[in-house]
Amino acid sequence: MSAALDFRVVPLPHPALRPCATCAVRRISVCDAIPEPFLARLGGAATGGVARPGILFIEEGEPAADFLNIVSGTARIYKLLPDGRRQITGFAKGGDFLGLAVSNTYAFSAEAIDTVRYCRFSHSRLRALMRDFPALEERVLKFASSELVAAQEQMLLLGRKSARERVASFLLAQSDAYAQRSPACFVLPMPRGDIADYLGLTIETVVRTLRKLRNEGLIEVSNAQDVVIRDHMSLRSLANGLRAA
Amino acid sequence: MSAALDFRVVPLPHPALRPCATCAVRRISVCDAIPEPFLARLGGAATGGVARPGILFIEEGEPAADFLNIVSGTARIYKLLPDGRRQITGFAKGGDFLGLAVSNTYAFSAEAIDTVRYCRFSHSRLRALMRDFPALEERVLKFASSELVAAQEQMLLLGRKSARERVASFLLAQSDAYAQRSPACFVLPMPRGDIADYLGLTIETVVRTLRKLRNEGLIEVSNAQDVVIRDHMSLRSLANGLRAA
DNA sequence: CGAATTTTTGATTTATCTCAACAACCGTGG
DNA sequence: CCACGGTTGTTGAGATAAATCAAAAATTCG
Repeated sequence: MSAALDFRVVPLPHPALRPCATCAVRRISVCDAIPEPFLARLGGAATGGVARPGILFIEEGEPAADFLNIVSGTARIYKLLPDGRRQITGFAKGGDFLGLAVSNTYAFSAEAIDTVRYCRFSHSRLRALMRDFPALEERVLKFASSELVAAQEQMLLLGRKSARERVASFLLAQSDAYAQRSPACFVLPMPRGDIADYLGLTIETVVRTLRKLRNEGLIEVSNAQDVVIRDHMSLRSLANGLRAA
Repeated sequence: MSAALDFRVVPLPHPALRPCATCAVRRISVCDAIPEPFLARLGGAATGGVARPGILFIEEGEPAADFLNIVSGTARIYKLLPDGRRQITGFAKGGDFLGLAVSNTYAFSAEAIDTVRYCRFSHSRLRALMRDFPALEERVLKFASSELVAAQEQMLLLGRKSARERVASFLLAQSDAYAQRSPACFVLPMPRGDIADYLGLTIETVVRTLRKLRNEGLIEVSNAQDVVIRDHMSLRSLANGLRAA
């Protein structure tokens, strides 16, 4: 259903209105490989887009024509089984690069959780940029490598960790990604169903496990979004499968 | 324990004795990106090695100094939890490329299942080659992308498929990789414990599931290694989670 | 051949799922 | 502002797929 892809996905008027020079995520994204003087060319190769919450902006099985760079917001990256079972393979946020494929169709779907802003590069345009700026290809390879390492870690979690260990691992990863202060306190932008589908659990098990960790004083969860990590040490050893937690 | 790494891993005498020109996996590996006239340079950048069955030749956490290209044999790629739980993230075989890392330590271990022959490239040497032959970097990126797609598929398996669906998926993947004839018949080079740790199951569950598939006439398993797929259709729909199987 | 390992089978337990109900939250419109 | 319907989150009781425990059979290898 390509229709779903386009609905409420508003292309921004003109590249010039989104200058790469002032892009908030340029320095942490693959675009950092393009030297300042060539930013105009980079911007010219991209099309900006916005996906409102809930909107599917990449669909598994569709022709993979573009690479995407997330500018802001958070998206769920997932695969489905025919009967609707869903595995979320990751959450993409500002600075992330999407669309690496082997075949010429996307291997995953991407859906906006909150409002997602992105830049879209056609394969041919990005390939041309990579030819002219080898540092860009190197940067993309670095990104792919880190995704691969993260994927292996997630396979360990899905294949061998208990529900408690999975939730602890997830909270720590979120904390590392978002929390600045100590004690680490942060927001979960995704609903419980997303956490469950990311950790290979059910919603109920995620909720029960969070409650238990709260009762044990390892974390605080006032409302559904806000989390405070109270005992980082214990949570860490739990996440790593050390019994002494 | 670096000692374990070196034990029985015999470096081949001289690069000239392993000419890339006659390498059986050159055309299917990243090395295919290097034009014929430059094969001597490629060979000069590599060190050959052999790992006998059971030998650890990459260890998680050790400094990631080299990339490896598998020439022949099969290796288990895995991660461990402190208490010994193991997740095999993949099986590397001839033509595969190992060692992509973000940090400067390996994120996984690699152990020979049967005798594994490989070529070892230091990071600096391969980086120099990629600089001089952009097609090589492109090839490595392609490989990383396909690994990433495979990893996402495996996350779906580990997070959302039943034991039956996992075993069916595994058999089909093995069949696609090895079997030529129809009805597909092939050999499982790895023991049951490896299959279990790859699929996030126990040995007993793998065995019981194979028996059940055999009793239902979907496959034949005479001894522990040899498998024949009798009903490819049913196995495929089982693997994809379609209830009609 | 005999010890060690791997594979297979059976009996039982358990972590997690399923099902069911209720509570909290959210945006909408009266 | 508040009532409303729909979504998301939480809790409990019971079901179950897969794990664990135990032991026998088959295979490998010195």
